[in-house]
Amino acid sequence: MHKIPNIAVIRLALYAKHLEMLHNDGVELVSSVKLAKMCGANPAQIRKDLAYFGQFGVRGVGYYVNDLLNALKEVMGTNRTWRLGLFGVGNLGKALLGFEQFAQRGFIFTAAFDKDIDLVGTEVQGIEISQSEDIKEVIKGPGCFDIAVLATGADRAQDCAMRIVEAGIHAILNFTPIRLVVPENVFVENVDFTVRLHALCYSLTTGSDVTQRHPR
Amino acid sequence: MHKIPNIAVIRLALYAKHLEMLHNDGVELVSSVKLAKMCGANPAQIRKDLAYFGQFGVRGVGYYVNDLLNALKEVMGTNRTWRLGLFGVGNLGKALLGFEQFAQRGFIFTAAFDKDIDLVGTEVQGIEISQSEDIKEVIKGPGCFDIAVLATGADRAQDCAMRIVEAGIHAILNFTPIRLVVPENVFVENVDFTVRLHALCYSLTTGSDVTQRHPR
DNA sequence: TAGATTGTTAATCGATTAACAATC
DNA sequence: TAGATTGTTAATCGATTAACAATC
Repeated sequence: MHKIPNIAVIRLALYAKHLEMLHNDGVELVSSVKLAKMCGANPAQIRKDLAYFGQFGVRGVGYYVNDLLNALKEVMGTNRTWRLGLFGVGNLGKALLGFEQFAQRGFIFTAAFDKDIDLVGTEVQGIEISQSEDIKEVIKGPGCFDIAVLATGADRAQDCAMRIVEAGIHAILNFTPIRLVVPENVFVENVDFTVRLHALCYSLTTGSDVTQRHPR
Repeated sequence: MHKIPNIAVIRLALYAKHLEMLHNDGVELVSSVKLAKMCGANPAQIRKDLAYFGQFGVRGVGYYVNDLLNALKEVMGTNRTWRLGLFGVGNLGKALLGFEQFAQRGFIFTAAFDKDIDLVGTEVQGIEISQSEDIKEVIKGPGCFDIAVLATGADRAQDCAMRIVEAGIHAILNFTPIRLVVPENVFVENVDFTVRLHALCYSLTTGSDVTQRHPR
């Protein structure tokens, strides 16, 4: 079997997003051509991407929106709720706790950590704030979570990452500018807004569009 | 001349980031091999990417950190300050206003807009909040800006985008989940945290790493 | 059946990497 | 000069798109 390109997996999430929109609009059937138009993609690419994971369509007919959506969710592992643990309840952290899109798409915060002793014990958005030193205790209870969201200051980032890894968490969404050093079996996604801004700067300066139509 | 791949431009920003770190550490000279190691890239790729824009190194010697950094900044258009205008001063908006990495890398907010009449006229992080209806007035004064940062609710996104475009702004960093419809000559970068989370979900579920080592 | 659309192979395209002459 | 490293070409690799048989 051929290797599945990472980028194809990422596109599945895009397809799922648009299928959800179709589903909400009561559309039951969609062709690769129609879906491609919505996603700004190529119909052949959609069919190819899907083919990596199975056969989800009906020849001569198209794809049943609901069936395909459920199939993709299963493939992506998003046919369940994922629990998030926030590290760093500053401006960005608070914004992330209240970020509606997370809840809408099945991501819920179950724990939050901050270094500030005055914050510890208080609640933000219904989540009690703990010290990151207590992570091992917290994940034994209702504060258990699957994915760490790192929004601390740069100085605390690597430290926190180590505690996260030691506690047995294997996935980190990293909003700090630090390139985290973690074991091989820990997945890290780096989010850097400034890189996106640089793309806009280049585009504005040169007039040549280097933005990406689609988020990654 | 060959077309420059978008991805190469994005990588320049990565190189610049690491060159800045080297510069801060007092390092004066770096080879493509050393820089590649820092960036997690391939030395041949670095040399190739640079070659799209000129010759910045010295054969047998390497690259002078400061010279290359300045050259890259000029190429990227980041050898200047860029002014940002915020739309939507909610949780996320406030977090962005206070986001240190922006200021550090030459991006400063000069204007902020919100629909909430109670907020209008007040100051957040030293920036006076206006109504987005008044954008044309605001950009005539000290609130003038180059790039719009869109952090409104989904329902206001397209509306705001149209006002932004009408006011003559040609670049939007879009934090809303809406796929904005804008004229061809307007650049849009979409930021979608949930896509990143989906990559982590897939990686955790399948054990196959589809995260990207480097932010885009 | 005729029309439509998938699944899949083959062709194209583009990006990455290796190799090496140029040259400090 | 000998060693090192760039700039650039050629080779490789992988991803995208086109084409079409399969089939509803």
